[in-house]
Amino acid sequence: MFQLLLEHINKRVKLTAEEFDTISKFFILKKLRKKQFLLNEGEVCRNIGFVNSGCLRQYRIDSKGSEHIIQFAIKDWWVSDLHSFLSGRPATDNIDALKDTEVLLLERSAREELLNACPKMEKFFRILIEANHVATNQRIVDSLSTTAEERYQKFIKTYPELFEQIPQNQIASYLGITPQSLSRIRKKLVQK
Amino acid sequence: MFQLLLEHINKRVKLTAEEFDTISKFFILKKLRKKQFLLNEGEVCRNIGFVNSGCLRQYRIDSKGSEHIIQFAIKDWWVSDLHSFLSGRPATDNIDALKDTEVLLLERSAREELLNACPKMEKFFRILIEANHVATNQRIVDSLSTTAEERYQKFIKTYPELFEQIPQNQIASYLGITPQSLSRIRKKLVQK
DNA sequence: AACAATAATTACCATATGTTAATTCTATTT
DNA sequence: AAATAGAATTAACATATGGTAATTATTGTT
Repeated sequence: MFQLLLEHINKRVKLTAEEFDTISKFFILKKLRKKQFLLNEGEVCRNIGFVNSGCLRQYRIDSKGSEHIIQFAIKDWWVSDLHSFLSGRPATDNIDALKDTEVLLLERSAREELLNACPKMEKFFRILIEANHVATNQRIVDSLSTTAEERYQKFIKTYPELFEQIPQNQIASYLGITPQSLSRIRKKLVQK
Repeated sequence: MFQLLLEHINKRVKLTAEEFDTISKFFILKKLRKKQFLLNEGEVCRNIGFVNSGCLRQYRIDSKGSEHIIQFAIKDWWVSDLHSFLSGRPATDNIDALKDTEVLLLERSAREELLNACPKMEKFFRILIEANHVATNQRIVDSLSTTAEERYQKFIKTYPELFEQIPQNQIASYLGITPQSLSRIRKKLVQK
């Protein structure tokens, strides 16, 4: 149950046998059915989640009422409204399951304890936030500088596992275009 | 010379008189002429800078060779290729001055020392990175969900001081459109 | 003041994406 | 298996933005 998580961490910061034992104690398994919510906007986000299986999406409703997917999360990824989690302020994002999903949750207080019990994890979380920061900046540049077709192709290349698992209309939302536009783009790509 | 910086920090984490004295010791003043570079892509970014006066821009060259402005920085703002600074990897971004500018630089090692001398600054930097993270996420959603006209109006509203100081073609680059498109948008807005 | 460089504007046409609406395909529930 | 809901596709038209090129305005330099 904790194997994937422990390997995931161990890839980034080398763990001792002891630490392996310790870490898993702080996580709680949660099973979500398809369409079930892990977080609703307005609530405070009380945990960060490591995805064991299934798939989640994190999205935000804009002022015109349409959804925009900030991020997907499948096996071996983390998910959270980081801002809300760190600041304790109400979340701006929603998180729900695109299919039946298992997440390992780390609550705010558990995270504090974990950091005390295993200071190495400080480094791990820094790496995590850093990676997020880099990816986000790149995504801004992409969204400003490339066509939807290019973004789609890059998406497939960068996240082949997501492409396999996620409905096209959700991918369209992530890319910032309508499902119709994406369909048109797909058609064009097949013809090439 | 350090007044703006100290007030800036004090607004976020309350400082003692001692700390006021300590902090400024770790910063180095650098004056930049218009068009001078603070960072070139490929170099490692060795510092983060607090802008005392003037204006900088941080930008990246995409695969087609065109510039995209990631961020502006005027008085009371910070500037750095954070990823490069924290990881020690080569910078992807360039930073140069849009006008004569004064920055207070904090080097990697100086920052470590500062954090030892004044642990409160840990919190300050966390706040800084957090704010950056939130703004970046919002910018993604905006770039995916709004028209250039809306982004322009939001820009003016959110950053009136930037709008005053920065040439339209630079703002266009920040918004992800051509100067011609922005000009068209401006014309339309005047007519309304 | 004259000149050169840079920035802003305008116009024309091409293209990407949105909007609306209908149709087909696929998955889910009963 | 039938019924229903959800997803993907297609088409016709509207609109926003890009590309190219020329013109005017502004700023900086000698």
